[in-house]
Order: sequence, then structure tokens, then C-alpha cells
Amino acid sequence: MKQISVQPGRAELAYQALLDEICDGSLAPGATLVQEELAAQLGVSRQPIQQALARLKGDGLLEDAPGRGLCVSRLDLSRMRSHYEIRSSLDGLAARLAASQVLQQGLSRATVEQDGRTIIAKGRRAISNDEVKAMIQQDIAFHSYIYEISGNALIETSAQLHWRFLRRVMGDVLRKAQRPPSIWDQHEAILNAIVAADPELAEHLAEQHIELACTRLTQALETS
Amino acid sequence: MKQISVQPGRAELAYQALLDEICDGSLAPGATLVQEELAAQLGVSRQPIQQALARLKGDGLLEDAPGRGLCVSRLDLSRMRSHYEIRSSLDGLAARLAASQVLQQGLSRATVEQDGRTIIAKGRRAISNDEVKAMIQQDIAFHSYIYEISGNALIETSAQLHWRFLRRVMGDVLRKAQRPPSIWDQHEAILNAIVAADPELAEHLAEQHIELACTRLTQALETS
DNA sequence: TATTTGAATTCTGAATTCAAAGTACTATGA
DNA sequence: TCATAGTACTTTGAATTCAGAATTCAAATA
Repeated sequence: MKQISVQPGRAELAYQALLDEICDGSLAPGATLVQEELAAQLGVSRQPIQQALARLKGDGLLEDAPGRGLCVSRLDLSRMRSHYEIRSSLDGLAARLAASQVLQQGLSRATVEQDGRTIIAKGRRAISNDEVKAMIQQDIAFHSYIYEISGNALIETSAQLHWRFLRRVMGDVLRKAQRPPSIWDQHEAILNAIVAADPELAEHLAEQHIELACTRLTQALETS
Repeated sequence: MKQISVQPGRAELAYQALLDEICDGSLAPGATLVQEELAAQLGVSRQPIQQALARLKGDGLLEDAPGRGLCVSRLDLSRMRSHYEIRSSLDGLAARLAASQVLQQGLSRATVEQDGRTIIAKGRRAISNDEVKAMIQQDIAFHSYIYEISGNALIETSAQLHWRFLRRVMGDVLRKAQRPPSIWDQHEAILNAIVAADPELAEHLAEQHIELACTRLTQALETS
């Protein structure tokens, strides 16, 4: 049985393209986006652009700039904190459920440990190699893995929304500020708690991890 | 200075119309939706319909039915549980933050108590009057109020996604099964904890409240 | 010189049209 | 009678066109 090769479609492509540009800073906050311009740049009509823009606006990454089209929303501290508060809950939930899955033999702790350690190794390597892009990528990979093994498919979906926003901030900070030294130690602790099938501990560590990330980023942004 | 009366636009209108029809069961699970039909029914072109459908699909309320258009996704128990797990975290977070707001004098406990009791009174009235629509409405109103006073605007946004799904189930169950006797007692307990500025207790009660609702609905659905 | 009013430009939302892809049905052959 | 291939239809995705709304710039008057 061969897998269907579903091609993304121009609207999805446009969405991804714009999302990337916003996240990596190519489109600075405050920059205005005009449908016709974007259509010309990406070589498509305005229709798929309109759909992509609507999704981005729904995500909170764009806001109306009446008469000028849309503009990339500025990242203010209070909103960032709100995103982190929610991620703290969501990641806590995911870690707790993941540990429960291990506890109930829903999945083998050996494979979890192996998969987890692989991602952690890659993450540590990215830091020592000073590759910003890879750092973010592996950070996402680790947390996505927790979401995946939690057994609750909706956590991934819900968290996506916040990751889209936070990727921007992370990119900004990682480029300038000092590297986060201990996040992979924290990741490892979370993984250990999951492998040890300790839901309460896993939840607590995951929540704490996100809160620490939040305060760290807040400080980095305030000093800049 | 008069407020601008921003008209929703046909796409938004179509979205709301379809959403309502799905939630109140007019569009049964499994029913197929064809763009052209809907356009004719609502008296608009296919363009705004397409956008509304895209959002609905993104919400998980619709899924692809290749060759037949889209169909209303069936509500399975495991997905419902996933929604409730997330809402449990989100509502717990909101209650904790709300209590913290009161604790830090961010908002007056008198007004909170007053507003809360008003909603609770309306909710109890809806139950004694046996008005299903009002029951759901007041339930949403109570939780939305907690989201609002939590100080985190994103909780409302995130929770919307799950409410959209759960409204369907709640409507189904409330129409048939016995009325939930104690949910407004639970709501009152949550409100009391918030007014008493006890974050931990508020969080715990809110989480417990959602979990109870989940098990209750699960039982109601399994027996039917 | 400042303020107000008008027009022109520009952008978006919506409608219509076009093309491509997938499905179902039918007919034919084994 | 069943399977397979071909054709026609249905449905969506994308492009183009049209109309409405808001802003900005300029000119005229106080």
C-alpha cells in the first residue's frame, strides 16, 4: 500500500513561507504586508495569499493595519509571558500523561529512553557547535516528542499555536544573548522522570522548565 | 464618540452559521458539505465559504471526504477525553491566575464575587427552568469570566478551540441524560476559592471540576 | 500658517471564471 | 457473472475581475 503523496497546495506553501520569514526575523515586527506584493514575490495569485494571511492573523502573528494591509505584530513582554504560562500548563500535562503511559505499560520505557537520549544528544551537539537554527529545532523536537508519547494528540495541536509565537522570541534571543547552559540538563531530568514513570515529578519539572525559560528570556529582552 | 460598527464580513458570518449548525446538531456527524451547495444556501459565493470551511477544518470539526467534499467529523470518546484533559489544565491555570490577581489586588474581590454570583444565579435558574440552551450558555459564561479575570488573554483564545468541540457533546447529552445536579455547586466552590485568594485550591477545584464533567459525559455516552 | 474638505489612490473582500484531480459509473471482454 | 479499463462528472484549488471602503495627499479658505 503506497502512501498518498499529498502536495501541500499553494496556500499551505505560502503559509509556511510567511511563517518562516516571520519567525526568523526576515519580516521584522511592524513590517507591513500587502497581498498583491506577496503574491508577486511568491509567484501566485492573491487568493492563496489571502488564506495564508487569514491563518497568520488567527495565530496572532499579524494584526490589522487599516489602509496599509496587515503588519507583523510586535512582541511585547506581557503577551510572551501569557504564551509561556499556557505552555507551562500544556507541557506539564504532556509530561504527566507521558509518565502515566509508561506507568501503564502503554509504551516501552526502553524505547522512550533511547529516543529521548538521541534527541538530547543532538541538542547538546547543536549548542557546542553554536548552531542557532539547530538549537531551536532540537528544542522543538524534544517537546514534540513528549507531546507525541503523551497519547493526547490535541496537545501537539494546541501547543503549535504558542510555538509559532515563541520561535520568534527564541531566535531573537539566541542570536544575541548568552547561550542557555542548562536547558538540556532540564530536558534530561524531565525524560528521567518520565522513564521512571513518575507523573507528578515529570509534571513539576516540565512546568518549572518552561517557567525558567520564561524568566530567562524576559531578562534577556529587558536588558537589550 | 460613537463606536465603530464593524460588520463581520461574509466569511465570518458563514463560519458562525456553520459552527452553530454543527454544534446544535443540525449538521449531524458524517454529513457531507459541498462548497457550492452551502454557497447557494447562504446566498454568497464560494470564496467566503471556502475560508469558513478551512477554519472549521483547522478546528477539527470537519475532515476531508475525498471526492465528496468535507464531512462533519464524528465525535469519538477518546478525542473528547483529550479535549477535556486540555481544558482541565487550562481551566486550572485560569483559576489559579485569577486567584493570584485577587491576591495581588489586581482586581477587587468584591466585584469578582458580585459578578460571579450573578452568573451562578442565572445558571441555577436555567437548570430549574430546564432550558438546555441557557444551561450551556451560562456554563460558558462562567468559565469565560474566569478566563477573563485571569489576566491572560490567550487562555480564552486557546480554550475556544476546545469549547467549540465540547459544545456539541454537551448539547447531545443535556438533551437526553439527567441534568447535572452539582456543577453549579462546584462553580460556586471555585469562585469562593478565587475570592478567598487561594490559588492552589482554586486550581485544584477547577481541574477536578472538569475531570468530573468528563467522566459524567463519558458515562452518559457509553450508556446511550 | 493651520485646518478642513475633497478627490484620488490603494487595499481588501467578494464574485466569477478556469483548470486540474479524483471518483463513480458504465461498457466490454474474459 | 466478475473484473478491468475508459469515460464522464463532480468537486476543489487557483486566477482574474469587480466593487466597496479607508487613507492620504493636496488645495482652498479662514
